Amino acid sequence: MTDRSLVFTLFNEIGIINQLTSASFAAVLPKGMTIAQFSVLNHFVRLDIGHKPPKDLANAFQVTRATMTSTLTRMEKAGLVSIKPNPDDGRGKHVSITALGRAMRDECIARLQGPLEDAQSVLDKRAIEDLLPLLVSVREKLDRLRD
Amino acid sequence: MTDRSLVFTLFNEIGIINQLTSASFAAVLPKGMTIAQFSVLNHFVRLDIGHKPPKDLANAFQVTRATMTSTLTRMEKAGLVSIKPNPDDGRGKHVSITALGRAMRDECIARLQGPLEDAQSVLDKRAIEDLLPLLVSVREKLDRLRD
DNA sequence: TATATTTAGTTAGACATCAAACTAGAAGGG
DNA sequence: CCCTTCTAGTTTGATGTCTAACTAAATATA
Repeated sequence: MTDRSLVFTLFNEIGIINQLTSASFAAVLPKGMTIAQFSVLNHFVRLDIGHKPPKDLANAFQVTRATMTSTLTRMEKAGLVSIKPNPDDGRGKHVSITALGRAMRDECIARLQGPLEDAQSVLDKRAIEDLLPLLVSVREKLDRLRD
Repeated sequence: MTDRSLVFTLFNEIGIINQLTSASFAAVLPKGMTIAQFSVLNHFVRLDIGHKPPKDLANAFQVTRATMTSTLTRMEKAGLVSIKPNPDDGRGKHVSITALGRAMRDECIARLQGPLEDAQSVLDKRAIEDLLPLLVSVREKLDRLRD
């Protein structure tokens, strides 16, 4: 196998794994919830942030601002986040999580336990520990390549 | 880190890498072409198959039949594949690649060299060779879990 | 054989995603 | 101070993706 098709195969495998896992995670979320929306909620809780501009959220998840606008609009309509103007910058917004958003995040976490346990049961813990640092390194290198 | 958050982190990293690479690959493809469509074309050429039912293509790429219908419809409209009824089964179809589809596949391959070389230049070949078998094993286990 | 179940494919409606074009406000340079 | 450039966010139109409900054909079962 040539080096290039090796790289291609690598990304192909990653794509399929991503598809399999995203699908199985999405399937257990409450009606109307998605991985993208859960990720935003989880971000706010994990980092314990008061508020953040959409731009920073877009950067954090490596999506365009247009994508983040789309997701946040739906989340605001569902009452999961609050979006206010940034008083110090007429162009900017401040996004924050609501109490309903926190509750939804907890509910999602609970429901994700099942698929995570399933994955854990077939994957060897050692294999994961071997894999993770390699993947982190790949991701960091690709990230740097982007700049 | 708990076992479950280890698994979660693993899939998170995979998701981000997938997003970074898909975006950079998609960016160089000819106007109107996508990774999904290229994957179908490449599948036919690599495996040197005459024709295949949509169901098998859906299985090969781990997407639903509905998704494959959507992609194939667009590809047929663009003249990249041909879709005929299966003479032996009134429910089925036969999908095959056209000459235009082959030419498009070659063009895509050529254009993908750049991003692949970039990726290759930052990733160590050894690292990829370590990673690949682990990922293949993970994918196979997740696949079996699905059934 | 007649009915029930399974299978292949489609359609409809939803969400995430992108690129490109746009608006509006901020920052900088003359 | 004005004009240019940059930045934040939105809108539009496209694709890929899913689930759920549907049609039609094949298979299994009673």
